[in-house]
Amino acid sequence: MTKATRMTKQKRVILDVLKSTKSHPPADWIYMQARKELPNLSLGTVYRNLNILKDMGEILELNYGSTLSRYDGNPQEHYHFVCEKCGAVLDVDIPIQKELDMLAAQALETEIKHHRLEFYGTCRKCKAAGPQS
Amino acid sequence: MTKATRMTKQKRVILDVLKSTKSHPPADWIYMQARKELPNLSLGTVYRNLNILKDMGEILELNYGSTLSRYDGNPQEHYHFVCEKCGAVLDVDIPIQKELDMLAAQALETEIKHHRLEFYGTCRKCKAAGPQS
DNA sequence: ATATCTGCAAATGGTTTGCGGAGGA
DNA sequence: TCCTCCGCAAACCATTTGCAGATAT
Repeated sequence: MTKATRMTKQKRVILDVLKSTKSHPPADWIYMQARKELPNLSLGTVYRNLNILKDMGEILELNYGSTLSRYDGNPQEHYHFVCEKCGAVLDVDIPIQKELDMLAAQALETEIKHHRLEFYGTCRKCKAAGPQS
Repeated sequence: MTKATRMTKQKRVILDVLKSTKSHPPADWIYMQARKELPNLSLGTVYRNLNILKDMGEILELNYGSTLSRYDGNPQEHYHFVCEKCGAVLDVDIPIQKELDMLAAQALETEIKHHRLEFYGTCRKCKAAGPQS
C-alpha cells in the first residue's frame, strides 16, 4: 500500500540537519548544511526527501508569504510567530485551541479537521535593535 | 510620501471583478473575467494592480499551500476555511479572537500585531457528493 | 505636461521531474 | 538481485520586471 522508503545517507543527513536546529530553515539552507556531510548532494534530492519526510509525518512544511517554504523538524502541531522585520519564524508555546474548531464547525456546519494559526509582530531581537527603518 | 495612484480602467475593472464575487479567485481567473471587459488586458497588469490594491488595503492576498495566491475582495480581517477535497476557500463567520494575541504575547514576551487563522476540512458540498476517492 | 501606467515578452526563482546510473534491503 | 534513490540538468509555473508607447490628472 504505502510506498516503500529506504533510509539512505541523504535522507538521514537531511533529517538530522533539520532535527538539530530550532530554526525553521528553507530548503537551500538545509542543502548547504547537508553538503558539509555529503558534498555531492543535489538540491533536487533535498526537495525530494523533504517531501517524503513530510508525507511520513516526520517534519512539517511551513509556507508563509507564498514564495518560499520553510521546514520544521518538530512534527507536533504547534503555532508559529513570524517577525515582520527579520522574517524569523519562532515557535509559540501555547496549547492548541481546540475550541476554535468547534466555533468554526458551527459557523460552517461541517466538520473541521484542524487549523493553522500564525502570529505576526516584531520579535524581541529586532525590537531591541531599535527602529532603523 | 505614499506613491500616487491613478484610477485606470484596468484597476477599476480588476477591483470590480474581485468585489463582485464571494469566491477567492486566483489572479488568472480575475484576468479571464476582466478580459471580457478589456480584451487587451495583460496578466502582468493584473498582478501589478492586485499588488497595488493590496497595498492600498482594498483587498487581501491569501496564500495557502504556497503554490498559488488567491485574492479576497473583502479587506476586513476575517478567517477562512479551506476544503481539502476541492480546494475551495470559504469565509468563516466568527469573531476575531483577540485573546489569542494576548496568549502568544505572554509566551513570546513581545507584542503581537495580528494573527492569521485558517481551518481545514471537507466542505458541505464535497461531503454531500460522497467519498469517491 | 508629465509622471504613472499598460501591453508585451523575457526574466526570475523556488520547486519538480525525466533520465541513466548507483546503491540499500 | 532489483527496485528505489541519486545527481544532473532541463522543465515548470506563478509572479515579476524592463522597455517603449499610452494615458490619467
